[in-house]
Amino acid sequence: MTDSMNFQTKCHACPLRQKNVFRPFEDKELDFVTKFKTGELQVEAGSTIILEDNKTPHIYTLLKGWAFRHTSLADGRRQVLNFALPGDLLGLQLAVLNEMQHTVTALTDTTLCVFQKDKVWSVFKDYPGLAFSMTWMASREEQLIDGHLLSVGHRNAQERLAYLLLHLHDRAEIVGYAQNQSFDAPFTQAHLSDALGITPVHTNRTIRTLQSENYFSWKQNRIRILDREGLEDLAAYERDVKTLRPLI
Amino acid sequence: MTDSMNFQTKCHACPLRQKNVFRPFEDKELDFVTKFKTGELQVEAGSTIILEDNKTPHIYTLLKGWAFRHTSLADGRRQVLNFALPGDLLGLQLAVLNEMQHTVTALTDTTLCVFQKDKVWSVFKDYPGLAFSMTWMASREEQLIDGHLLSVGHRNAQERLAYLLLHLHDRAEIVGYAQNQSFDAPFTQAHLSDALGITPVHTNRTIRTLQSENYFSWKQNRIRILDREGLEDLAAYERDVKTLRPLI
DNA sequence: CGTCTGATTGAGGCTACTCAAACGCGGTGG
DNA sequence: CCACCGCGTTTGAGTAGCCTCAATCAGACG
Repeated sequence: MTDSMNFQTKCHACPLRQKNVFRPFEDKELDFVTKFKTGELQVEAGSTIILEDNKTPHIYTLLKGWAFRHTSLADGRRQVLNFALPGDLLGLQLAVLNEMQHTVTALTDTTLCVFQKDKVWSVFKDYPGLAFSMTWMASREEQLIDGHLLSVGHRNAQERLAYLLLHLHDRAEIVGYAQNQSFDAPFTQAHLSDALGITPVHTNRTIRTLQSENYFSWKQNRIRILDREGLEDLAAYERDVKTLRPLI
Repeated sequence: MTDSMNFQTKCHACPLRQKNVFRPFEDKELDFVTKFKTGELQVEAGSTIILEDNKTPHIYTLLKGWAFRHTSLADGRRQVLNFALPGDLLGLQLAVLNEMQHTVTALTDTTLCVFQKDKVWSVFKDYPGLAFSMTWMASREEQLIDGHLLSVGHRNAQERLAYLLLHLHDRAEIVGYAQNQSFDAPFTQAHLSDALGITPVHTNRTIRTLQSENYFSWKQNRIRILDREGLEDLAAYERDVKTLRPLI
C-alpha cells in the first residue's frame, strides 16, 4: 500500500483543481482532504464501482474517466439515472443514508479517490466548508436528475436525445473532456437507450434521423455537436450558467 | 408580526417530533433551530410557495399539508417531480446552489416553518448534526427522484400508477396522513398525469382499469389501497425500510 | 339554473414497441 | 490470410400502447 501511495495523486496537485472549475480550497481543508483520502482505485471499463445494496465502507470521487449510475426493475429493465464525470462524488447516499439504491459502473477505465465513509461525520464536525461542498454536490445531482425526469416524462424521442446530447457535451466540456463541440463517447446506443427510456431500436432510428438532418455526428466513438442551436430548439434546452463547483 | 409569533408553533413542541419518525435532537440543536426559524407561513391550496428562478431569502420546512415540486418545458408541458409532505425541506437548492430550477406549489392549505437561507452557513459552521440532517434530506430526496425516473423511464402506465399510489400511501403513512390503507388525496388526476408522464386521458383510463380490477378505490378524495400485494407485483415495488429521518 | 372545473368515454391516429434478420467490424484462431 | 465469431448497429414489417381531438358527464358554487 505504501507503494501505491507513491503513485497516488496528491490532493495538493489534484489535476481537477488545475482546471478552473472548482472553488478555491483553504489550506487546512486541503490538508484534511489529503488525510481523508485513503487511497486511489483503478477500475476498468465495464466493472462495477459500487453495487446496489452492497455496503462498502468507501465513497469515491471520480478523478478520471466516465461512469454511470443505474437501477433496474426486477425483470431487468434498466434505467440509467445519470452519467458521472471527473469531480463527481459517488456513493454519498451510502455515507448519508447507509443504503445505496443504485449501482455505479465504469464506462471507461477510471481512477477514483477513495474515502472512508465513516469519516464523513468528521467532515461535518470539523470542516463545515467541505460539508457544505458535499451538500452542494448532492443538490446539484438532484437538480440534474430533475432535468432528466422532465425529459423522460415529457419530451418525445428526438427531444430527449437532443437534450441528452447537449447535457453530456456541456458536462464533458466543463471538465475538459470536450474540444471543438465534440467529445469521446464511451457509451453504446444501449446506454443512451436506457437513459432515455426508449428501446434500443427506436433510439437507433432517432439517432439516425438527427444525424441525417445534420444535428450532430457520431463517428469512431466521437460525438460532435453540429447544430447546437437546432438541438437547443428541439430540446428547449438552456445551458446552465457555469458556477464554480466545490470539490471533495 | 409579533402577533403572529404568538401563534407560532414552538420548535420544542413541534408536532412532527411527537410522531416517532424523526431522530432525537440535542437540546442545543433545538434551541438553535428555534432561533433559526424566523416565522411561520400559511399558504393556501393552489398558491406558489417557491417560484422557479425567483430568489427569495427563505427556505421552508413543510409543517402541515401537501405540496408538490414541478418544472415545465417552454411550451407548457409540466412535470411533477415529487410530492412534499410534512417534514420535507423546500428550497434547499436555493440555499445551496443559489438557484431554483423548479417551482413548489401548495396542494392543500399548508403551514410552513420559515428559515433565512443565509443562515444555512451558520448551520454548517456550528451545528454539524443539523447540517448532516440537511444533507440527509437532500440525499433522500434524490433517492426518491431516482425511483421516479426509473418508473417514468421504464414502467408502463399501469405499473407507474401502481408505483405512485404505493409511494404516496407509504409516505403519507409515515407522517400520520394515512389510516387503514387509505389517505386523503389532495390532487387531481391531472397532477398524477404530470407526475407519471402520461396524458390525463390515458391516466384516467388507467385509473379506471385498476379500480375496476379492485386494486384500489378513489372516492370523495380518498384513496384506499385494496390489493397491496397486487399493486406491489404490478409495480415491482418494495417498501422502504423505515429509517428515522432527521428534521430541521 | 348557468358556469366552471375535473372526470369520463369514444374514435381514430401516430409514436414507439416487438420480433426478426442482416450488417459491419474488430478480434481470434486455424 | 481468411473464416468465424461476437457485439453493437442498422433496417424492415407489423402491432400496440398511448396520444389527440372532441364531446359528454358529474359535482361544486354563486
